[in-house]
Amino acid sequence: MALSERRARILAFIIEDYVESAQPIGSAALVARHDLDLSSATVRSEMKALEEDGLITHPHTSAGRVPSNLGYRTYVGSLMGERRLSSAEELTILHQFHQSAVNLQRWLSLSASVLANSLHTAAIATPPHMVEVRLKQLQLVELTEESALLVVVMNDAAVLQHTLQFEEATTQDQLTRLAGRLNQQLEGKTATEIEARVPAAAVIERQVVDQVVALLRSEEDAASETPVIEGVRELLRQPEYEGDSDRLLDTLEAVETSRLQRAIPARALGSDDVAIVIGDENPAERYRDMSFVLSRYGPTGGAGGLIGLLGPTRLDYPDAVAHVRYVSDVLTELMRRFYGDAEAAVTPEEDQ
Amino acid sequence: MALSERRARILAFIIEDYVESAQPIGSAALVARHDLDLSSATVRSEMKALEEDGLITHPHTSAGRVPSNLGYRTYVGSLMGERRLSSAEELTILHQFHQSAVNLQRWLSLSASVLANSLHTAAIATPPHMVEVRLKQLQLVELTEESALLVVVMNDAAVLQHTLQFEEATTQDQLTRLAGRLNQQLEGKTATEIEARVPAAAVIERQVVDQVVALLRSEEDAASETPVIEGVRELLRQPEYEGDSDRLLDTLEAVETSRLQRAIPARALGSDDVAIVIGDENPAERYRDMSFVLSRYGPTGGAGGLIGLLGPTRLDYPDAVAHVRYVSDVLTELMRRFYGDAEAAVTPEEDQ
DNA sequence: CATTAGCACTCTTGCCCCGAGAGTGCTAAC
DNA sequence: GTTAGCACTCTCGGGGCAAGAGTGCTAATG
Repeated sequence: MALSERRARILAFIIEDYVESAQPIGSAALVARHDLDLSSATVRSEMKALEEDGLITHPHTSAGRVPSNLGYRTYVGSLMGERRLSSAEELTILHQFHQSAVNLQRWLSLSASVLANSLHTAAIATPPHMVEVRLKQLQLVELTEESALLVVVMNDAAVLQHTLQFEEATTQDQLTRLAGRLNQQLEGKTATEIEARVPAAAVIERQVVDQVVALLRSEEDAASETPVIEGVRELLRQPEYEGDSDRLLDTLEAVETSRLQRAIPARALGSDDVAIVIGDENPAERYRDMSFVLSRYGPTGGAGGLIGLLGPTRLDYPDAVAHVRYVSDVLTELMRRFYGDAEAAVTPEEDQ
Repeated sequence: MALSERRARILAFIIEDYVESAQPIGSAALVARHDLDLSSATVRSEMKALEEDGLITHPHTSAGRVPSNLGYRTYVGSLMGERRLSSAEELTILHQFHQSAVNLQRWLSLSASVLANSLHTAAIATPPHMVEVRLKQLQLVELTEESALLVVVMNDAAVLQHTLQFEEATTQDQLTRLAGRLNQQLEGKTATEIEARVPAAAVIERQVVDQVVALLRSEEDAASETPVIEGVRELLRQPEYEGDSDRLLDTLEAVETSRLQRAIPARALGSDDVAIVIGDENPAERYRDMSFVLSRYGPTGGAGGLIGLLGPTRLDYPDAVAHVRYVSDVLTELMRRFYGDAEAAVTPEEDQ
């Protein structure tokens, strides 16, 4: 059931008008708005055909047409034009990054903010996550006589901390020496490699090592990472939520409290291009009436995360894709420049 | 205009019923609900007097009475009974803390969650903040040849990190030696004290020291600390926001995006007891229709922060105060136990 | 034979109106 | 001072109604 060229054009018009107005599109309005060389009656019969193909629907008999999920999918898959950001747009975005501090967390929220503001919907960025997380360095700082703060730096530049309670009293001096020794032994190792070692005799050392392993593991577990989310308010101000407080609050909850990563179908990110998940294509039910436009960022083979938009299905997909792609590229470039190629960082002898 | 005992009782009943039902309270309903030995007519005339005193109002002629801000203030100031948590309630709360990891951040969100769930409204906790922030230890980790991660641990157990770009190439070895030297020189010093030193000759050292100062400063600036907020959804499900999406979103914005600390009148926290800010007592206009119930936590003279509730003015104040007080005490005790007395931590020779 | 004008039909939306219900405020009696 | 009684006011929900928007069918047209 390949669409005739005319029918496809009409579908695209319906989608584009609907994205803009959030109102069902009638045949007469469509003809007027696009100066079509057709009468509204003709458009009506085309619409009817589109409806039979399941690409658009009717809220009720006397309303205009609204795209269905399948309609959006068709549009995204073959109908929509490739949009590129203008250099002015690109500069505006770049400018914001150049003004920001050199700090990964800052970049992530900035990326999400940029996307959220451009598309007037929510945006998400998950912290970079490596396939293999390795210890870079650890540090022990005395807090009280019998407790210390363990700070662990990993090869993806993440820093985790944990407070340790000891049975016996220690001094900062002892702790510093222990940290120095462990750094020599454990640097560059993964959680699994560390666990394979012969357990230490000293209680304190064992405590520290166990905790280091636990921290590496928690970093490995992507699900434990809390993503940055921006623009929730923009999303909730969209007309789809107007006057429907319940739906609004449900969406708020879905966006804020749940593990978004779970909701993102892994296959959608197979390619290194922008992935689009429309409505019920999402495996998680709670996102059935939302769309995601996502991209992986980060150097190939190195630490990377997810960045993208999270909006109503009525989304300006060409614009969304263009923005997500660009911001993702900027982020990748920044990471490459300031954190170096991840592979190189893990095994510096390889290519330096 | 001291209230007669009977009038005060009626005011308390109105407030308590209204807090529970969120509906204006009529004279007949009040009599029935509390088995008063009065007729509704008498109650009506008392209500009229209360209204003239500005303690209650009318949404419209034929509706029951609703407490005014002044009414709540009077109730909170002298009418409400002291509520204490039952031991069962206390145990339930304690239990949750005992199950949690030993981690300040975790405790803060747990505290906020406990409060939010108990009162069905939002709760906030700001990270502990010392009057004097001192450097405890710093660490430098090589990222690329010309960049490094600076990790700074402070005496309030906060850990901040920052990426540094160097002009010249360095090795991890050089960085470790530099860090060791700086630790000896700068440990226990405040930002101001560090700045008073003779500037270092080496460019890299100067860069590191400047950044350490900047990080200490940013930790000093309480306003820069992002509080933990929980239960926003509970708050927004309150009947005051039902069907009013605009107000709901405005509140969401107010709660999430603004610096709550600014909105908290400092004087309200003068005493070390629980402070209550009702409606327009709040200096910030955007919180005019909300109430705050706040307490300082943390050992006296040591690192401390703010914890409390953030709800509609129609709040169960006795319950709120009891919960905030208890959770604040628990938090203080935990900090004392696991992080030690702050003074002691800063100058260990004093009392150890 | 695709296209179009015309028209009946359907459904939503906003509006007005009305009656039920809730609660007050006053007055006169106790 | 308290209370019963009652008129009055205001909200709230539902029914009815007209306007408007849009469809879908049919018959005419190039």
